[in-house]
Amino acid sequence: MATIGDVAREAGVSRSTVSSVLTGRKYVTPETRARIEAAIAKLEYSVNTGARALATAKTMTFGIVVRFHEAEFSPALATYLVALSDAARERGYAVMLLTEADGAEAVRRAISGRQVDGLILLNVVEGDPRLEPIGQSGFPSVLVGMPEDTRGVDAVDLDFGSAATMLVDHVAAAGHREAMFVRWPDELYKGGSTYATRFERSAYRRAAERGLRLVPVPVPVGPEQVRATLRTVLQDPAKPRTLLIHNDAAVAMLPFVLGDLGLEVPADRSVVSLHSAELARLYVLSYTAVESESTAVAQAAVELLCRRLAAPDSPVQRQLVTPHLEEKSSVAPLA
Amino acid sequence: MATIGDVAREAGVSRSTVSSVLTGRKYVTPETRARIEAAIAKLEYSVNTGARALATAKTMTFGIVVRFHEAEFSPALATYLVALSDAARERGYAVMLLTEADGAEAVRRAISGRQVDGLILLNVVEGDPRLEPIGQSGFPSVLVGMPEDTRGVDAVDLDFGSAATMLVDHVAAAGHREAMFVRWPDELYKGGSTYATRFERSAYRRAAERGLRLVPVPVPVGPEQVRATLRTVLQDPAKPRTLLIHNDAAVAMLPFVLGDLGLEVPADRSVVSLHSAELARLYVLSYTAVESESTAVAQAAVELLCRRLAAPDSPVQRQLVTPHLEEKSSVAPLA
DNA sequence: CTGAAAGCGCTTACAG
DNA sequence: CTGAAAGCGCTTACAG
Repeated sequence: MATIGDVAREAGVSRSTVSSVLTGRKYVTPETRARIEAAIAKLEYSVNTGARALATAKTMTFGIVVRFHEAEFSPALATYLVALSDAARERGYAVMLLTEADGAEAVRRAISGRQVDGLILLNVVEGDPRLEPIGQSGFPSVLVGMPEDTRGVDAVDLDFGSAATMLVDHVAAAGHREAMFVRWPDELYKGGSTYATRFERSAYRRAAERGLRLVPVPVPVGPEQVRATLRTVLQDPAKPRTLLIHNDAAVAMLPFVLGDLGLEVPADRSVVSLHSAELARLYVLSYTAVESESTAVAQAAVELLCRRLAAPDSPVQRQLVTPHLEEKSSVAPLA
Repeated sequence: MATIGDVAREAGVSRSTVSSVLTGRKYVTPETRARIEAAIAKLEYSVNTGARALATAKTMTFGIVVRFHEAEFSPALATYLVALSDAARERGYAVMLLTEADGAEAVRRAISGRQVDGLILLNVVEGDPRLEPIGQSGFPSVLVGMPEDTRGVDAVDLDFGSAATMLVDHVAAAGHREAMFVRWPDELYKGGSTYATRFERSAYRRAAERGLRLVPVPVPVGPEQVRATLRTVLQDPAKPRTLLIHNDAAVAMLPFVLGDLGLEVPADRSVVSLHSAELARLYVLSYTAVESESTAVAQAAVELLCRRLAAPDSPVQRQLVTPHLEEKSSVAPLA
């Protein structure tokens, strides 16, 4: 492979001059620039990224820290990764995948190995152990997910609060006065302010404002449990016939259970939900839903990280991406 | 951050000696080694990966080339990525994500930028444009997916042939004499020998051997089309009541259509399928199936690539990972 | 067994 | 506007 020296020789200039046209940080006369560019083309030269990184102390690489095998139930993960990589490349950054089971360790190694200029932590939860080494080191990072205390690190997430508001509004506007709130298992709400809590709080607040009665239905983990729970509540005549769902597993299972029971949407039951676009595509779901905007979130994350790199001392950002409602007429108009 | 020079000074030795203990390629007396290790611990020194890469001309990084936004219907992609990253790390390699829309361009840039020692191409199909720049350069690579002509590049894939055989055997052993072969759209079989063709060929061959009549049902692309096609064939009394499925979209949709028609498995219809474990988990599918073994495939890919790096001139490998059948009693015994 | 020196391929002040 | 020199943090023959 040709080096900058080969190009310099070929063009009859010094290596510094070649470097000047490579980086574009210095004026070079059009003639010598042309000669250099011809040499580059002729030799098929391409800069050695590693050498440049060593000289500039910038790797132009971001690390994406994936949580311990979360792929288990996360059809959106691949979308996030691709979206992050695309957004990074657009800004001149490559992307490294860090999947170590011990997330905190992955972060520490990434920082000390100096392989990346910044870190993107995916799916951050309250009390996430990966925050520890980042907070300590002050390493440029961005969180995808919004814990109460971001430890002085920029963070971006879907605005779960307004997602809840939108769904409640949609149901209320159709004239419904009560709905089941099909939600995550109780444990998820214990760990402080997670996205689940934010969704829940807004849902109840808005429901109160709109005169909608919310009947909570916590759904346990596991396919059979999900199925059984849904079966039970859907057959209970005392339960509302409208479902407001914030639980991917429940949404995915719902069509099966409805099928089992011979129930139709929206004739027999009305359904609105918050779930990822990937889930909808995979399951061919046709419920009115708030999409989780993974691409927008990914782009915002990269943007925040670039901004942080450019201005290390700028104030910490907490950015919420506003979702939008996708209508699928799964709510019967009652008004 | 401490450098090797700091460590050397702290330990009272030369940088070469520190390097010797770092690389482990030279004997160092236990005493000086201990001193050096103490210095490393004290200074929290960690080798600068980039500098080492420049000196050794080895980046210890693999690039994973993802095809143009295949995430669209690929719940398995994330699993592959995580499995590849894990397998690579186990062997001392980091992993870079290359998602450029133009796959061939991504390959070219990765090679010329010297950011990676080897490339892993995901989801390779017949006539894949990414093969071109690899074949030309002879850059160490491995394909996940098995085109007829791998252009002299190592490749690994699920053994679709034996997958088909296993499914046919399973159905035939239960006494079935005919089955619908629910497959991909015809176009997919045109492009030469893809995984679909390999599956198909083996299915027919084995079916002939076992006296099973196979009725092909090509399923067009798109949720509505899939649904309509399944509806039609499931209602056609002339069609076999046994389904051998090799089409993720059809498998995913099947429970819905069966529900619509009030059909039960295995009472009314028998079903076997080839689909990814992720799909099964997402959809809570309960059909006897051959799993796509993404983790085993990922591990084999990394292994092949490492072997290639170690022995550049070793013979080209084509490795097929044998799948295994997961029983879910979705086939009614007729014998 | 340890160290001085050269080199990996770049960039960046600093002269001219 | 261009070039010579030093330096980024490592490793690796080569002496001793």
